[in-house]
Amino acid sequence: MQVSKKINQSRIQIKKKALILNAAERVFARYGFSGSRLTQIAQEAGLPKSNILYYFNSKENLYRNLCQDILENWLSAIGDISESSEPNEALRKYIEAKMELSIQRPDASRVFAMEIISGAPVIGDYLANELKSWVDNHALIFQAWQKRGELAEVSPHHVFFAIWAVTQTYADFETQIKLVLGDQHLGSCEYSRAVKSVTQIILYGLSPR
Amino acid sequence: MQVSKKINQSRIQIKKKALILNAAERVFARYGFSGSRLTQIAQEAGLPKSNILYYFNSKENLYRNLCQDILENWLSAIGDISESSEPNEALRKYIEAKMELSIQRPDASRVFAMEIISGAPVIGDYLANELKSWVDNHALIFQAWQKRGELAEVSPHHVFFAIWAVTQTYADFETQIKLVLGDQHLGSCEYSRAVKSVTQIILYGLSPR
DNA sequence: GTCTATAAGTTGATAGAC
DNA sequence: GTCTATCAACTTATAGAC
Repeated sequence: MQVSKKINQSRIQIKKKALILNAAERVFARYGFSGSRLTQIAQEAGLPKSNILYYFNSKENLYRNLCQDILENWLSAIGDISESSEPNEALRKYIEAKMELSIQRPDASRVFAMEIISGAPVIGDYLANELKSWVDNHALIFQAWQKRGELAEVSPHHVFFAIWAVTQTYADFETQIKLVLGDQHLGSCEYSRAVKSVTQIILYGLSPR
Repeated sequence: MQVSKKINQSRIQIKKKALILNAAERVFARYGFSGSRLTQIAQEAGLPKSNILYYFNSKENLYRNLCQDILENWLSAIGDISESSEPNEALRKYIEAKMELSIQRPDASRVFAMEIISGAPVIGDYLANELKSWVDNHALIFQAWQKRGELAEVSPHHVFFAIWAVTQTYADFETQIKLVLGDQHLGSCEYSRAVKSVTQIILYGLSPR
């Protein structure tokens, strides 16, 4: 997926586009691409349906723009992991950043979850190229840590799958978590307990033995 | 959600229903309830569309039957966890059983993932009652283990959220995992590495310190 | 830029022949 | 029980008035 240059757009265009993208995120997050209806997105945005097609030409184009928007936000929010840093501190920061994203913008996580479950027709290229490279590179860092005895001997790629899973579950499966906990709304208290539990399990699970 | 009694059904009815449910599982797993089309399920089953409506009356009823079918299969496959058993062994068995389900019937896991992301309109009752009770009861077992110093001091409920997340990710996000690993099809070798990594991280993450 | 009207196609569901 | 034909409603998208 390419990063588009947003050229020649007036302030009002950008503002309306953002409004529509925001509504689209809520709807696509719940029903996926083919399950979502433009009518519903229009209602959510408080605009007539044709207005949405005026700004985004087609449902698919709106969806692609949303995926791009989410991706850019994620890439800017997630810091890197460097070999020179201490594994425990680097991983803690990475996990906390991922948890923050899940909690602050859960619908974005859900849009991606739906997209991947549907076979990643739009973000597949990004996963196979940029994300794969990122993980491959960080796997080398993990191996360096492991050689120095600073990290448990676990397959590095699967470490990332585990971290993504436990952090994103608080966004994607929020409904289930709320129902099982019996809470109507996960308060900040429960969220900090979640962050604590996740970092505790993963960091201790990865510490050398 | 109630468990239905399947009474008064001929062998051929049961067989055809199973055929349709099988096709429905593949389609609903990919597109969720509102994103799936009866036409596609019919094609997948190799039957005319009206045949599906003859056996299941409506799209929603077919979906509810599928959810029930999956739930019964899961409940029968997952063994219980007893306080008297050793935590490490009990958790290992539970994790391995969950991984086995993710690997053997990934579409079932995806149907549930989509359902929960969509706000669990059908299985919400089950989550709030049966599943909540199950987790609450097992949280007591965890607390007993923790008092005996056999388990790390982690919030029991969140332990289950973590285990569900890391095991189900191999079904729900299989597309992403394949693309990041660069494998077209996850061989049994990669799967055993996945099982090993998951049990290693979780079990060590939960061992007392 | 915005909105109404409507085209062109697809959807879930039903009626009725066999 | 099975299948074809078809309906009414709904879908995305466009045309054109303002």
